[in-house]
Amino acid sequence: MEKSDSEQRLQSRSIQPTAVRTMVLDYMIEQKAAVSLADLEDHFSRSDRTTLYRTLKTFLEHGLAHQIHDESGSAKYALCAENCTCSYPDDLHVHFYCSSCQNTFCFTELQIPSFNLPPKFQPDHGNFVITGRCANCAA
Amino acid sequence: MEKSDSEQRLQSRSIQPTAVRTMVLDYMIEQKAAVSLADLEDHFSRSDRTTLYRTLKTFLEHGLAHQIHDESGSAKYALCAENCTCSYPDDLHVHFYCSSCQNTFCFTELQIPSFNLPPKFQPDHGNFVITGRCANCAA
DNA sequence: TGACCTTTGCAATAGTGTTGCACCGGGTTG
DNA sequence: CAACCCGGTGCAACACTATTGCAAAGGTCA
Ligand SMILES: [Mn+2]
Ligand SMILES: [Mn+2]
Ligand SMILES: [Zn+2]
Ligand SMILES: [Zn+2]
Repeated sequence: MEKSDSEQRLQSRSIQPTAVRTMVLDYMIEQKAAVSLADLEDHFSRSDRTTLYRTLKTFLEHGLAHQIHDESGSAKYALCAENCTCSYPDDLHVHFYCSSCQNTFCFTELQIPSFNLPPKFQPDHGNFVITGRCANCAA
Repeated sequence: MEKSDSEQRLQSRSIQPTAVRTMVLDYMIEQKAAVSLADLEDHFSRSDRTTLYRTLKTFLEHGLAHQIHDESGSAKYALCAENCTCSYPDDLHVHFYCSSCQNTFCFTELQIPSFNLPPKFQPDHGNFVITGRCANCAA
């Protein structure tokens, strides 16, 4: 049997491609906006909340996805690019949170610049979110 | 009786200077790091949780403080500059969250640049946090 | 088959954010 | 003065998110 693209993508990050993980990855690939745990709960009602939670955690730990903290109160998750390590200042981009439709988007083209931090501050990664109205919700 | 600096600061933002509000503002002025609601609860144990919550909310609504969403899971609050409106791209700066001591700092000198957003996206404000180790916690 | 490890499901809990309502004190008005 | 109004505060309850412990299920391999 052939391995699906998503199975290979999981294995490339050293994640065992279980049924749940493959389904969640497939789902995230389809989405235009970052997903929340609640989104996964809604969409995979047959799977347990905890399993989905730990699936996302696994994705984070293996660098398959990154976490976004917007104003919605719940963390969002989006897939990383192939060789992404989510480290500052490379591999980090701006996000956009629409306060109207509550969607959060990755603007992967918009790399964040390298800021001139005070001495001795050691950056590791970052979270950059612009809030406003998305193209769909714009008045 | 003379009005204290903090009372004037409250009134300049059209906030009625009550005892709790003045105390909280004084406390925030002293802090080097942004404060959380839990911080206020710890420090003002005689005041009710809800009152402190609503105090912060009032500060936000009147532009006296801004809210920062870092990886700690709880929102942080820091005072705004005199004429700050917290609007993108002006009046927005970078923050630093130390994953070791859990403190979040305002780097008011580090203004964020104006990003070239896709068409029709209407920015309003933003949340910019770099995570790492602060000067105190650096190895 | 049986030991072993990983994944999943279920239950419970912690933590944060939020709201409704009642009370209180100060100021206003009749 | 009394009736009233109103913003601020306290208390309780609740919603939602995040997290953990433990046991059952499933897969791998000697
Ligand atoms: Mn992203
Ligand atoms: Mn700040
Ligand atoms: Zn929108
Ligand atoms: Zn630190």
